[in-house]
Order: sequence, then C-alpha cells, then structure tokens
Amino acid sequence: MPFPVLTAVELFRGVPREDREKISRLCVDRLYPGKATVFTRGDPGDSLFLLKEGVVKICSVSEKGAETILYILKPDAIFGELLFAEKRRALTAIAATDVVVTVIPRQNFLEILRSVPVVAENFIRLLSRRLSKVEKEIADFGHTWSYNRLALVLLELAEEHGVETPAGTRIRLRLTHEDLAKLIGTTRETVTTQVNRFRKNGLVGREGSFFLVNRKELESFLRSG
Amino acid sequence: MPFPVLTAVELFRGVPREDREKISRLCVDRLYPGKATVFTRGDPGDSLFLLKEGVVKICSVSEKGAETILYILKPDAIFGELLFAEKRRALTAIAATDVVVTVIPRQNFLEILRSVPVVAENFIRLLSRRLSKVEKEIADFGHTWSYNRLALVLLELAEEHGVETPAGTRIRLRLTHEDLAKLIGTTRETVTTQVNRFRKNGLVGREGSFFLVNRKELESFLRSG
DNA sequence: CACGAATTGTGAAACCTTTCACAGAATCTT
DNA sequence: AAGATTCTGTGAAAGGTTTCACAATTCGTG
Repeated sequence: MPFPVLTAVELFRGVPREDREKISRLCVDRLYPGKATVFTRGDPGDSLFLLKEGVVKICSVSEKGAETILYILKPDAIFGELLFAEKRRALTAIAATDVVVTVIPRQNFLEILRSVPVVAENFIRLLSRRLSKVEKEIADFGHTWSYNRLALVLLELAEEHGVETPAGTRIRLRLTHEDLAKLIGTTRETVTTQVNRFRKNGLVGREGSFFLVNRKELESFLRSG
Repeated sequence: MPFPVLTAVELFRGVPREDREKISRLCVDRLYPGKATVFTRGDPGDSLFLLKEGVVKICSVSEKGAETILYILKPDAIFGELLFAEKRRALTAIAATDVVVTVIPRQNFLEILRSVPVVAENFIRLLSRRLSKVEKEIADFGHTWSYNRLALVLLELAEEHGVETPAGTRIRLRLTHEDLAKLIGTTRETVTTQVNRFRKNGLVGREGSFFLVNRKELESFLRSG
C-alpha cells in the first residue's frame, strides 16, 4: 500500500494501483498557520486544493468590505475547484486553524484528469455536490427573517461539523456571532439578539466558543415559524 | 458535415468527427409547450438536458409554497446537470416558452463521458461556470436591501438576455414583478414599489412586458447606495 | 495574573419589508 | 368586444433589521 492517503480521499477514490505513484508526484503538500490566507480574490486561479487537515473558510469580500462566508470546509474537501472557469479567484480562502493542504497545479490536474478517468468522474461528482449545496442555500435565503436562516445554518453546521453529546449536538468549530452573521447575511447585533432568543427557548446552548444545538427543537421551530 | 448541431453546442465543442454519430444516437430531442414542467422536485434525476430553443426557468419550491427562481436559461445551456449527485431532483424546471430540449439519459451520458474525454472537460467547465455564478449570487444576497438586489438582478439579466437599443438595454424576456420578486427573494409589492422608484429616476423603463435597463445608471446607483 | 483585544449584550431611532386588502390596468380567451 | 385572468399600484399596520453608541464579558498572550 505505497500511497495510502491517496485512495482515502474522495477525489482519488478508485484510482488504479498503477496510477497512484504518478498522481502523488504531481501533487505537493503545504502548511498554513491559522488565519493565513491561502488565496485571495484576484489571485490567479491556477491550482486545485485538497484539504487534508484543519478548517478552511471560503469567503467573498465585496468592494464595500462586506463579507460573506460561503463554506466552512473540513478535511477531505476540495477547494479552488473553479480553476477551469476563472482566470482569477473571485473568492478568498482563509485557514481557520492550522492547516495542511495538497496543492495540484492546473496543468498537473489536467494531466491527471486525462489519464485517470475515474478522477474526472470523482471531480464531477464533487462539483455537482457543491453546486447542489449552494443551490439549496439560495433557496433557503429566500426566507426573509434572519431567525429562519439562523436556524437553518445551525442545523447545517450541526450536520457537517457536529458530534452528538448528551447535551445536544456540539458544533466542533470556534464560531462567533460575527461568523454566523456572515453566514446568513445579517449583522452581528441581530445574531446576538436571535441567538439569545433561541437560548432562552432551549434551541441552542453554548460551551465556550462552541455551539450546542438541539436539532429536534430547531426543526420544529422551522416548521412552525 | 453530418451532425452540425452537435459541435455548435458548448457541451459538445471539440468532439472529433468520428464520435459525432455515436453521440447523436445517444440523445433524443423533445418538445415542451410553454408552461409545461420538464421535471419537478422529487422526480428521478436520471438525465441531462440541453436547451436548444426557448427559455427554461429553474425554480425551487419550499414546503410552504414559497418559490425562488435560480436560473433563467437560454439556448445552449444545460440543465438537470446534477444527475450524478442527486437521486431525485431538488429543483423544478419549467418551460417559460415553447421549448426544444435534447435529453441524454444518465447511462448514455456516462458512456459519452468515458469515451469522449473532451466532453468531460466541457462538462466540468460548464459545471464550474454555473457554480461560480451561484456563488456570486450568494455573495450578492448579502446585500440587505431589496433595491440593491433588484439592481443587481436587472444588470445580470441585461447581461445575459439583453439587446442594446437606443433607449437602453432591452431584456428579451417576459418578466413580471412577481418573477423579479422570486429572483431576489422578496414580495411582489416590494418589487412594484422599487421598480417604480427606479423608473422615476430613469434607471429602468418598460416596453410592454419587457424591461429596459439603463446600465450606467444602475451601476452608479449600486456604487453610491 | 494582568492588560489589551475580541466578543457579546442592549437600547433607541430611522428605515425597510411583510402582510392584508382593494382598485385600476393590461392581457388573454372565447 | 365582453368577461375572466393576470398584473400592477397603493396604503396602513405590525414587525424586523440596520445603524450607532456604549457597557459588560471573555479570551489570548505575554
């Protein structure tokens, strides 16, 4: 098993033994400390990233400085995947923790896509899944009130990053109210107000900078509201 | 030139002569009258569609009946492209006019992807471009006020569906205020109010059910507001 | 542990949106 | 052309959000 990490990752799932060495020669790992910028809006979009360890946030920063968080990624996710659509990055990727990423330059990735068909299929599936996720998000943004979007985002984060505990689902991310505001497109103050309302009603709780969510209650809140 | 239509379409651009006949055997055209449903949320997601003629709207309908329009597609666009990610459709595709589409069942498309690598590359590019568009949209939704989103959507529609005229850019789609509301996630009444405000200030006009937009003014409105 | 920085809590005023309720205009159908 | 739909225009009341301004808390790092 010479390149074990390769096949553990969804992008490279199913790669035949004889292609593995070649692929691993075309990739290189890189480290970023927490808060580092992996790429920024305007950078040339010429490589694909694979998140091996840590958490990466993908954000959009408008001219006016308004920031939106589009994704919070955990290991095994790819990012910078628009390398075939954009010359320059439209979004910004920031290491939310210390991070290990695999970098694949565009030419190398093209080479892999062409010579290992299963990677193309995996890549298509990953792109499709992300598209599907964002489309769902847009539909959810249709909800006018911030508390609806807040409940939805908390449920989604619990789904993606949660672990079950006796007290509820614990979201394993250091999240501030500001972060939530950037996720749902509102202000920090509004999040504070709504989070506290949720807390009084037992929909969420907090352990230090981690949120605890009560999925049952949140779901029924969404249905009723 | 036995299969001219094939290579005119972005998905099949660059397909070698010898593959064209095979591909065309794996596709079939279909007609839908205006207002027909091409597929609905919940349908099995087992084919890819290619829009040849007419306009198709892709919508999301929430349990509560709230509707969001995600895309308004014109010829050459693909849709139903999530056939590798969803067992069942999450969105609904509606013919906004009489429509001609090419249908490619999943197995056939897989066959094409595997045997004609350039199609895989085209498909990846199309998926990427759509993802990029939706991500931009999410960032735009960050704008709190409906009039900002309205201005953005009008500019985007002008970009995609507009023709220049002496009076401004004319959007070649029959759009109601209701449609705009579903595009920007607000109510019809709010759109009416804001459109009229725009009209008083010369940012937009109307020719029957077509909108005229003054791009310069809308852009400067966005910058200033 | 202590100090500075980041995060959270709150309130008031201005503003925007939703919701409801109708009326008038424009457009199809027949 | 009449009648039925669909679309657009408006207003008032209720409720939500932004913005601004500070205070209180908590965190992080030296």
